[in-house]
Amino acid sequence: MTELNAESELPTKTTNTLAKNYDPAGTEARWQKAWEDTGAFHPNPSTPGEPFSVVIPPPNVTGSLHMGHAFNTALIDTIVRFQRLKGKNVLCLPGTDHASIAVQTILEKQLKAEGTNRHELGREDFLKRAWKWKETSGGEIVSQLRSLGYSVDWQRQRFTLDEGLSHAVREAFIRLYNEGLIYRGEYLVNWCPASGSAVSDLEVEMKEVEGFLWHFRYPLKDNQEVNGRTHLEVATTRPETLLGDTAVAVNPSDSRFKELIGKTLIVPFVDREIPIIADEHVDMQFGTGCVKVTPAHDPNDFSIGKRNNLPQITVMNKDGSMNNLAGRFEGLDRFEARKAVVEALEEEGLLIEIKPHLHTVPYSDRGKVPIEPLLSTQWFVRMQPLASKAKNNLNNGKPNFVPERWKKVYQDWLTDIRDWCISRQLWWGHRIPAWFIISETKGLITNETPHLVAHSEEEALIKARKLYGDSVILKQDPDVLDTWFSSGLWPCSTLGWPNKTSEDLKFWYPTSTLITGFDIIFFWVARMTMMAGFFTKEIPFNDVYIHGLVRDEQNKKMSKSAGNGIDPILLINKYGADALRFALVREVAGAGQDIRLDYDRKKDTSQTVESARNFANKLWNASRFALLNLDSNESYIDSDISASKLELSDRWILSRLTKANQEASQQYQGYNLGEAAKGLYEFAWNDFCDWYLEIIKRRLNIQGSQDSSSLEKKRIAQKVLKKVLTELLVMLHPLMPHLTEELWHSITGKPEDKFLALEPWPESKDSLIDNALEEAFDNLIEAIRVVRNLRALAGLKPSQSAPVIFITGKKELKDVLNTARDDVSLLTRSSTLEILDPKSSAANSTEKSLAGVSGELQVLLPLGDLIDLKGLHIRLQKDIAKAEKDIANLSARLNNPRFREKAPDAVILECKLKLQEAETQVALAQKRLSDLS
RNA sequence: GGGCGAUUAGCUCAGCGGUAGAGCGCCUGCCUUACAAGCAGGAUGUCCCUGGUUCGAACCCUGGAUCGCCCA
Repeated sequence: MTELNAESELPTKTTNTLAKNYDPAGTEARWQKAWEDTGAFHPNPSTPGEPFSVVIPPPNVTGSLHMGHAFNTALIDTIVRFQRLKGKNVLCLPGTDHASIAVQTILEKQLKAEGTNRHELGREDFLKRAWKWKETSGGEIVSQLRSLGYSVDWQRQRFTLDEGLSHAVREAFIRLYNEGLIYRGEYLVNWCPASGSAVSDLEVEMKEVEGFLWHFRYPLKDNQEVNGRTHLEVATTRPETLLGDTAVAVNPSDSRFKELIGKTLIVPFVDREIPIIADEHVDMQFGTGCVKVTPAHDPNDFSIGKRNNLPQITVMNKDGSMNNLAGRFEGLDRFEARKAVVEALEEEGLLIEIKPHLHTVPYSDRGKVPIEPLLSTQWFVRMQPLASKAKNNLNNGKPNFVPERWKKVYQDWLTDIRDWCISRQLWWGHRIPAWFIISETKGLITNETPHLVAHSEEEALIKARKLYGDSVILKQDPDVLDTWFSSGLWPCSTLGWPNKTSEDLKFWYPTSTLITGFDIIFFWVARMTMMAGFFTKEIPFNDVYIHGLVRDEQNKKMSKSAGNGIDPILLINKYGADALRFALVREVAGAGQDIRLDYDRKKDTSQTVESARNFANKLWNASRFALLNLDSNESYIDSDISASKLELSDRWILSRLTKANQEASQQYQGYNLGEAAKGLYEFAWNDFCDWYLEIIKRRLNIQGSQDSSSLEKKRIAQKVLKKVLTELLVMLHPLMPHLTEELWHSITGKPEDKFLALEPWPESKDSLIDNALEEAFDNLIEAIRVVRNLRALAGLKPSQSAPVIFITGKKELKDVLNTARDDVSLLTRSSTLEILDPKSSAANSTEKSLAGVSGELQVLLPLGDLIDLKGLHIRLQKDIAKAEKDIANLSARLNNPRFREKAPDAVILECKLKLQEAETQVALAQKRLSDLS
């Protein structure tokens, strides 16, 4: 078969027609697969381009996609795709974290349902089961992320418990330990009775609750009486803790109690003798001025205890029940014990009163139960030295916060930093690489048992034998590390650290930017800068782009527990991933703000997303229009576009396109993603579709006799059309990747294995910008609007044509109307179109006309008897009223001598011009009115 | 107690010294051969209050109100 035959089989117009409406489902899945199958986003350090890298904040492996992820993903992917178009060698690295507590909670629930528990199962089998769970049910979120069109490198996907990352965690622990930055000690920690583990300060949420303040008596020993007192009155919100009290404190300068300091009180029920002590920190105004001190169960009391050498008596077990030191309350849950203690106090006549009391109670973030401060031995990271390094870097602008105000939040937290409790009494996670030499303490792990750290049991054994002899018996610490400990290493561990020869690490570290919500500044941003920063001596990212949270209609943060989440998958199925992405990004114009997504929970619809879907469809149809009007066997190379042959509208759209390009580029670059989206939306819909496409229809729709001049004009329009549309698709690609990829292939006819995603960003030539021309074009648009407005006023049907007369003395206006005469004629549906000078006799005819005025342009529709005189009167009077209001305003300003004296010349000149225009307008309109009567 | 943010059209939000904007919604007319998920036209505001700075304030500064968040 010859080439000629092959060609002759092609239809003359195009082979590539599009459906009437865009259907995202098939399109999106197809490109996601194509991108992934061809490794389009699997970069190589040795390929050209400056490095640009982002590690995604690892979502929790137990999670499913919620709107927060969708939002974060939309922002990250927009940035990353933009940088790729700009020619950077981009790595975007995905992964998940292992979420110790969350996973363990899920599994323990399962075990409970089966009538067993993890201790019966044993550590090894429990972990086997956990891994199995992870392989089958975990990571659902990862596949959901794909449905957003995330341009990450799936081949480099990481999990915090992977061998490589686990090695990094051990290495980090050992180094910090050896530098004296990790220590083990007995302190008061935040104990979560629900998960049976210590948690860090950050995992505690303070909640304001309606509680009570119980007032009761502490009798003096031996029924003593001092200054007429036989007892002290104390107030507490947690009566059950009195069983662990080891003192009552008063302020040393409180005259009420001076004489009592040093005397002895009896703790009811347990009959313990405790002293009355003086401590500066007691607030004389609060409660009774006497404070019961429970060093083992309250952080403030803990410090009072330390200052005054008080014993620490723990009266609770780790499950929140009372222990054997609680006397007759032993075995009761802490809240049952509270009731019982109050009842007992009452029985003994010690209870004085109960007052309702609003106070804050610490809750466990994960466990959703009140935290119990508990004395226990844990591992801690000494944060001060790490934080001060991070602060020094911050002074050198590292990292750079966007928006800048978050810098202070970060800085303040580093300043007030406290040591970080990193051990968790859990099994799922990185086991602490420390071994106890239990042979030194009779086979038990106590606070006195010596320990050492190592990468493995073998290594530990070798070390231990050297120190304690060959008969040592070791036992590894049973606890695991806080999940966030591994997250702190994420930016470097995922790239290969501690292997310093890793090509990825060398090329892409430090990463370019971290994109995350403000709720995670301390968890990730700070811990990453401190930890990754400590080990690599470099702050792990140049920029930190902090975004807001997605809120519901009630302005509440969306969360699973609040039950107010919106499932992004539902919205994707309904409107498409591109629509959801575009909606989310467009809403974030003011960077760092929360976004509120409207949502109809009954119908699962969102107007915001729907309007983004409509935009997608608009682009689809603009492309459909282009395909119907481009010959498929023409390439329309834009270098063929000869400037001299461009029409006014061509030069206008090219000027607008160039500006849209430059603005979008700048906005994307500066993290003003919402602005980029809005700007492109406006350009695409208003400039390109509403005006340019309408205008070129005249040139494209030539039929019948096709002389060479009209064919030439058509070709020019086709070339410009193709250029503008193609470049628009590239610029919108970061926001709507699937749709643009699809349309780009249709328009350019590029093979399936070429991707828009990997194209270069369109070049912009300043020479194409023509401000004077844009202004002239605006006047044209305004003139057309006035005509349309008058036609609507006259009640003319869109299909009905009517004569139009423009009258103006302004030369530029006359010129542009003449130049674009054919276009104006078409867009105003005029049967005849005249452009007259105000002095001409035709312009002063008194024929009944509809008249409108805009600036120095007068528009007449000589419709004779068709005219609705009343409507015309109203219209003209409205014009006059508006212009007169302007005149009043403007002349007031101009008549103010101080204004003329101080305002810049340009402003004054503008005022004068506007005044002149408004006066002309009033004169013209009044003349029309008098003509009518 | 300390700090941050918000308050502009019915709703969601831009604008941050030169006469108030967008999208959605609303009203009127149109199935005009790309698009009714569309086209054309239209209406809509004490820019939270209060002083002050300025020729000029939605925008800058005082003080206050309301809502939301963070840290103690």
